[in-house]
Amino acid sequence: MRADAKRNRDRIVEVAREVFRERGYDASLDDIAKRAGVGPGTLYRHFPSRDALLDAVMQAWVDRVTDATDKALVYEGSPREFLVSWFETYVALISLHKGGPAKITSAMGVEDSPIATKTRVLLTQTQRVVDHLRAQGALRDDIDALQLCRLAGGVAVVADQGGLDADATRPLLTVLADGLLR
Amino acid sequence: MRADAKRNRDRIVEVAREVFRERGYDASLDDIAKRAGVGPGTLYRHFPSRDALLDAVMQAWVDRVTDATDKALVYEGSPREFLVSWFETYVALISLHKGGPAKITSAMGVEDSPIATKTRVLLTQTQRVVDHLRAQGALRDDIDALQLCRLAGGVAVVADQGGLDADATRPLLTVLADGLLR
DNA sequence: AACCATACGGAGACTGTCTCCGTTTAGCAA
DNA sequence: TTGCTAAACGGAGACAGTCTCCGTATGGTT
Repeated sequence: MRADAKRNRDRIVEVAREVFRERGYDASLDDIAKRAGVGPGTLYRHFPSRDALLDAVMQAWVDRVTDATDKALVYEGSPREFLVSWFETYVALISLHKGGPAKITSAMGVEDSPIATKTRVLLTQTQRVVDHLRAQGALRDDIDALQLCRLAGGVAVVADQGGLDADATRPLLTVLADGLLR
Repeated sequence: MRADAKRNRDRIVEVAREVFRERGYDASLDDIAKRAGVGPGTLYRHFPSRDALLDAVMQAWVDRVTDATDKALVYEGSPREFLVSWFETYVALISLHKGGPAKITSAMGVEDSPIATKTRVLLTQTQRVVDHLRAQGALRDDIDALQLCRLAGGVAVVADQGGLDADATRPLLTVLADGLLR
């Protein structure tokens, strides 16, 4: 890749991160291009779709997901507390920008999605949580990591779109936890 | 209201119902106007926003919700089976057109929403289900009808956006039911 | 220095939203 | 029936966002 191309690409991602956070996932792409000081053509060449851009923006986010799981797994406490706390982390992670929960959760398990690399990481980390719980025999066995993501994702979507805060979301997550454990 | 106005209004609602079902909630409103044989101005005068039109389209739907609850409440069986079956009904009802679950669930509990009349009916009927379960002492008591709608709505959104069929959705709903009952 | 593959960027086609306003008409009163 | 007017119509067009095409500019190489 030519030096000027890389410079522009990086700058677009940087600006897009800000704008997505400020204005949500619906922000105008031409506007992002303008703010980054490039033409729309340049943006669309680097990122053929909105999702492709989002995928790039989320690159750094992937590391946070893994870190968060590492931290969660050393937690000492009841499976219920562990699971609720991990759900809260999960919801927070996918709610970093408006529209995120819907975007991510509906792409979950869809291999040819433009953000498949990201959902795969999320799924892998959830699998670690599932394994951890199974090792204790605490998790019902008709549920896998994908379904767990969908359940938590569903709550996250509702919280995101309905403007629920953490206190309003927690009881919903405890219901999930209680339904999942045995 | 003048006779021609009523005629046009009815025709727009009728066409919108078809188009929303065919193409989802994002269908072009100008297109609906065209199919209904009226100008866009006429459509926008009758229905200032997409939501206002959706609200009108859903009018008939309200009766189905009440009917469905009536039927569900005479069900004889365990609370678990009852709740799962009612969840399935609930999800089906709000999934009648694409985007419906997200639209309805995020409006749930928001009094000044354009479709507030519809969510209120849904909430009232859910309350009947809650009362029914409470009478049997089967429902945990930190959860109300609104939260129940949000949980089921969350699953419905995921199912809608992720293209899950009834078989893939059922296990998610059983988790909810198990988490809600005691 | 010359070359050219690569990249740029902006004009503009296209689509959807929504408004304004000149035209038409339903319903009523004389 | 006729005439009047408020109500309703509808379409041109302003505006915004998406996305492409293509003439121009330039980084990297020989």
